[in-house]
Formats: sequence, C-alpha cells, structure tokens
Amino acid sequence: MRPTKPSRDSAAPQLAALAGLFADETRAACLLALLDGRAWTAGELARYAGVAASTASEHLGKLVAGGLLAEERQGRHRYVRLADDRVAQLVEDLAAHAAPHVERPRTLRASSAGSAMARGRTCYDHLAGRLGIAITDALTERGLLRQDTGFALTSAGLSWFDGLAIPLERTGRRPLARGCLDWTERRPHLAGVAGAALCRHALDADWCVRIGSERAVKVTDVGTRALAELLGIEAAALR
Amino acid sequence: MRPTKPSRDSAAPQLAALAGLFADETRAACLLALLDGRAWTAGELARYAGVAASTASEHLGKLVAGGLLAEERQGRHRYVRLADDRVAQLVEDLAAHAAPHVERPRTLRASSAGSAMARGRTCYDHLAGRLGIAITDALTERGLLRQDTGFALTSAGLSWFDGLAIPLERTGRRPLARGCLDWTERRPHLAGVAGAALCRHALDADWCVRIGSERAVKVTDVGTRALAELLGIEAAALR
DNA sequence: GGGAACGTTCGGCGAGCGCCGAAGGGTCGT
DNA sequence: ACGACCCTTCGGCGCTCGCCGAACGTTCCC
Repeated sequence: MRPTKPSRDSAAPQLAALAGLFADETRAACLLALLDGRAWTAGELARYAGVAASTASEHLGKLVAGGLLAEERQGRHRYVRLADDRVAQLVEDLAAHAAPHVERPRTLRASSAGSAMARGRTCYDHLAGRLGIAITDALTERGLLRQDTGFALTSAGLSWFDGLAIPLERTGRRPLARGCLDWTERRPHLAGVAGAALCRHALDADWCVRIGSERAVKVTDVGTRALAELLGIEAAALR
Repeated sequence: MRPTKPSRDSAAPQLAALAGLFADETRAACLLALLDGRAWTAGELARYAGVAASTASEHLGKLVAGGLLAEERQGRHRYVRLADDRVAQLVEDLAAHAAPHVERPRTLRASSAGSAMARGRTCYDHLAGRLGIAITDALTERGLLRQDTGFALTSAGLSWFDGLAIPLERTGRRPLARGCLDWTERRPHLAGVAGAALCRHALDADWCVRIGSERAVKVTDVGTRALAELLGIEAAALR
C-alpha cells in the first residue's frame, strides 16, 4: 500500500484493478483467444499461451474472480469463456486501440498465407473479416441498416430479419445493432443482438462452417448462393 | 522477458502494454481527472493524485509515450490532456465496467452532499449527470433522437440542431451520436459529435457554467428557461 | 483397482515497477 | 540579477507479481 492515503476519487482503484487484469501478456493472450466466443479448457489456454498449467490456473482464477470470465466445471475439465458480451466488447475496444498500425500485405503470398482469418471469422458471437464487412455493407446499401448516425436497423431491416425467421431477442440492455471495429478491415461491422442472431443463423443454416479449432470460418456453396440471393453479395467479395 | 518465447498472436503484448498504462492507481486517477476534457498541469495532477511531483512526472511521461495523453509546454508549465475522444471513450468504458455497484444513497444528507457532480458535469466534451440524462430523455421524447436500435439522430433532430445554428461537423470517423454510460445515473446519455456540439453551445450561451476547478457544472437561470422552451425540460428534473 | 490425464496449491525465485528525496535545469516575476 | 516556481532526472528502496516445479486431489478410462 501507499504510505500516504489521500482521500481520492474512489473509482481510480477499481479502474486500475480492472485494467490490471488485462495488463499481463499471458492473460491478454487468453482473453483474445476467448474472443471466439467458445469455452476453452484451462489446459488448452495454457498450451496456447505457452505457460505451465499451474501458471494458467492462477491467471484464470484472477480473471474469474474479476468477473471477466465465467467458468463451468465438467468432470476433470474446467471450461472458461468470456463472462458476457460486455466483456467481449471491452476486449475488442482495447485490442482495437492497441493495434493502430495498418499492416499492408507485404506480398501476395504473405497476404494469402494465414488469411483464412481475414476472409471470415467469428468475433465473439458475430461475423467479422471480409465476410462480416461484406454483409454489413450489403445491409447498408439495401436500406436495412443505417450507419450515418450510428449503427441502427431500419424498419425495413427489422422486416428482413423477420422474413428470414431470425428472432431478435431484446434482452437486457444489449443494443440491437452496434458497430464493432474490424481488426483486419479497419472498418466497423455489424455486432449487437442483430449481429449475433445473424451469425447464429449463418452457422445453423450452414452458410458457413468453422475451420479447424480457431475462429476462422469458411463460406459454403450454400452460403454463397444465400448471400447472393438475399443480399446481392457477389462471391468475389468474399475471396 | 519470458524464458520460453512461443510464437503467439502478436496482439497480446500490445494489449497488455496498453492496459498496463491504466493499471496503476495513480495513473488511473489522472486519467479520470482528465475526463473533464481540460488540460491539467503536471503539478495539479500530482497534488490531485497525492504523489510527489517526480512520481507524477514519470507517470505522465508514460501516458504520453503510450499515446493516451497529448502534452503542450507553456513556459515552465506542462499541460496534458487526453489525446483524443477515442481515449476518452476508452477511459469511460473501463470506468463504467469497473464500477458495477449501484451505490444507493445512504441518507438524504449523504446523497445531497457532493451531489453537484451528480446534478450536472462534463464528461470529456459532453454533458453528463442528471442534466445530461434530462437532455437525452427530452430529445428522445420529442423524436429528435432514437435510442431503440442504438443512438441515432433523426432527421428532425438534425433540423433541430440546424435551427439553433449549432454546427455538427462530420469530422473523421467520430459518430454523430453515441451513448455514453453515465456513472451516477447508470443510463446512457448523448455523446459523440452532437453531444459535444450541444455541450459547447450550452457553455457558450451560458446555459450552464463550470463550478470551481472540477468538472461539475451548474445550470443558470438563462439555461433553465432555454431548456424549458426548447426541450420542455422542467426545472425539477435538474435538481 | 491401477494408471493416466486434468487441474490446483504451495514455496521460492527473480524481475519489474512505483515510490521518494535530492539535485539540477529552465522559466517567470521582481 | 536574484529568488521563486515548475518540472525532470537519477539513485535507491521495497513491494508486488509472474513464473516454475513438486506434490496432491479429482476424474476418467482400461
């Protein structure tokens, strides 16, 4: 503790404590990994972050105690995931601010290597990458989404979701639509309740499938046709 | 450094470094103080945070190097302020997430003591507190602002600003309207370009004036009349 | 029931960092 | 020109915290 303890705005210690949870490289790596919206076991995160299991266990304990992660014990496994979408947004905001450098693709080979993530991926519970941008742009062009004064679904947009039988559950305070800054595209894509619902529908209807164990997704032939018919998205925009 | 250096998502170190800037109690106190949107001298912040001048100097050096603060040297003074509105939003987001406890007023006396900030204050460059909430609610009730699908000005809202000769400069990527979570009210108030413009107009037109050296503001008689005429806000809502 | 796998707790080590006071440089007022 | 004021740099102190390996509890599989 500090020797002299001045009376001060009581928010500072709490803010510092919260930020401290993000301020470790290993914990940051875990939080970024968990941005895929799925639950990871403690061991998976330990291997991913490159630390001993005991170290990861301590880190996860702090993150859970701090309310950033939710845990679920199943047998000998400890599954953790981001506590809620507010935490996910916080991680995104910090990460977006921390990476202000737009790395231009060095060569065609380099840009295509490891670009499965750039083509399409999940971002917590919605779609990102060129896929997410293409959908966001198409929704906007067709008058279903407004971006000029902040992200907002139009009434036509609400009807569009309704026509596809995609339910938009207005639960709690989560906004129906919001912009989420895309790392690779440096532009906002659709997030919020509508973004999550659309992502879930896309996975349920096999418009896209997950690749490997990461959060990259691949658009299927079915998905290509559906996106073209419903939103006029050309296949070239997804490549 | 870590002995074993695994190849890892390169975003984690940057995220951890950024969060580390917030993860100190003294630096957090400085950032929160600077949320008033004004420039403070190094000495003022040192006294406010209760640390030696040399300590504060080192902290400010880190915050400036990290891009969170902008500095301006005038004679023997070093003025610092938040680098831009994106930083302000990051501080707000973290602070809002760090203070999830709704402190109920213990007694009437306790709730009125120190409630100048709760009545009205600036939040970086827009208005907050009951004043900010009252304005946000009034704009919404009159159909000038939509909150149902995210914060967005309506066309009537654009006309309203135009009628008052309040310019809304669409500079850069800053959204025209966005919600900013209010600490004391636990509800979002108007921020973004429109929030900043309205706050500036309110101060220019003497609708409200700053109290003391903090960021609290007081609504003047002129302001009370203006808010009643223009937005139908009753004086009782500001008390 | 025995062994393997997963996770946690504990002790201890080392590095990093926040803090201060002293010393010094630059700027302003008289 | 001199002192007062603001800020910065430096050395040093002490605490915190991330890391590991070893030992242990629990769960699952054969």
